[in-house]
Amino acid sequence: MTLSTDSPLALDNQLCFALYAANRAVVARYRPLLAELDLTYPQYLVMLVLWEHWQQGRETRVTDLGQRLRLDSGTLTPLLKRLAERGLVTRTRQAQDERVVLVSLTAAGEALRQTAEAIPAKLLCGIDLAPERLLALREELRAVLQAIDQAAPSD
Amino acid sequence: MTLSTDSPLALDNQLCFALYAANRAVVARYRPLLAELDLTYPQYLVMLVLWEHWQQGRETRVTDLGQRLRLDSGTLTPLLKRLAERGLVTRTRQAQDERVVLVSLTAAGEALRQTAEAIPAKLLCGIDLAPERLLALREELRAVLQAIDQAAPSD
DNA sequence: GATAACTATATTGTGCACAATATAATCGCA
DNA sequence: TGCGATTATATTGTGCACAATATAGTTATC
Repeated sequence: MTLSTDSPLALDNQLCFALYAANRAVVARYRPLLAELDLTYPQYLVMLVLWEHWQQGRETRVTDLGQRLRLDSGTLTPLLKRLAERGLVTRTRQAQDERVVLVSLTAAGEALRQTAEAIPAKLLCGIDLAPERLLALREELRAVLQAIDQAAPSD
Repeated sequence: MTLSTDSPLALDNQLCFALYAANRAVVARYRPLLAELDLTYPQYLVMLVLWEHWQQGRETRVTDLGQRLRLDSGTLTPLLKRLAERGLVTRTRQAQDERVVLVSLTAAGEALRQTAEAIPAKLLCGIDLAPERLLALREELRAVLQAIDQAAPSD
């Protein structure tokens, strides 16, 4: 099996479409699990970062979220507002620098972590694949991401 | 390196977020290339399927597109209407079965294929990674997709 | 201490994804 | 033939992603 088949466009389809399709398939597997928490997948990712920071005793700036998740304010601002409406987070301007918005977990947001703990295991149960394959996939994904970042770090 | 770290949520983050982030990074690499064709990434995927069918001398049903790309009509209908507005495709009801919409390429849509041929090579140029790594990634992605389909074929 | 450059977030608009529902056409079968 | 079930597509509504732009706040330079 080589990288070039009869058509460059057919190849392209297989390689990059595989990434696109696999991502959507995994997100689709998460959906019913996250529905129990009333979270969307991007909201879940944001909560993961917040929980991580929270354990280290600190709130999170919107910029930190953006860098970690590679999302911009156009995505994060409305998402965070929805989380705030639901009472999972609070958004406050930093006193020293009013440009900075600090996102903190409410008690409800912190408590949701306990429920979320069960999700990764449930997800892996639904994917009948050896852990080695999943590790291999993760490593390849990291390599691609790194290669792209090196080619265009400022993207 | 194992699948379980200090926190199940941190693990989860690493594995599935890698898929999410890598996909968006690759799509971002496509964006400037596709901008030259005035296509979005999903539109490009649709065109790939249409070009493939067209070479085999046949038009494409919306259902075929949906099955191949794993997208539903809520995504495809407006996307195809935009492609039709741009004069790249035509949408016609099948005479024998008026429920079916057949998507055909116009001359312009067919001609765009020539320009698109250059894209896969340009994209790989921008990713400094050995072809073996890309092949490995593709295989892992296929394995995951297959594993998910087996667990829930009717998703 | 005015002001130009910069930074952080917000807003607006477009285009996916997808759930839920609607509509219309076709098929199965008594 | 009639009519319930099925199939194919369309519509509506919500929530990302992201480009482009705006705005407010901060820093640097003079």
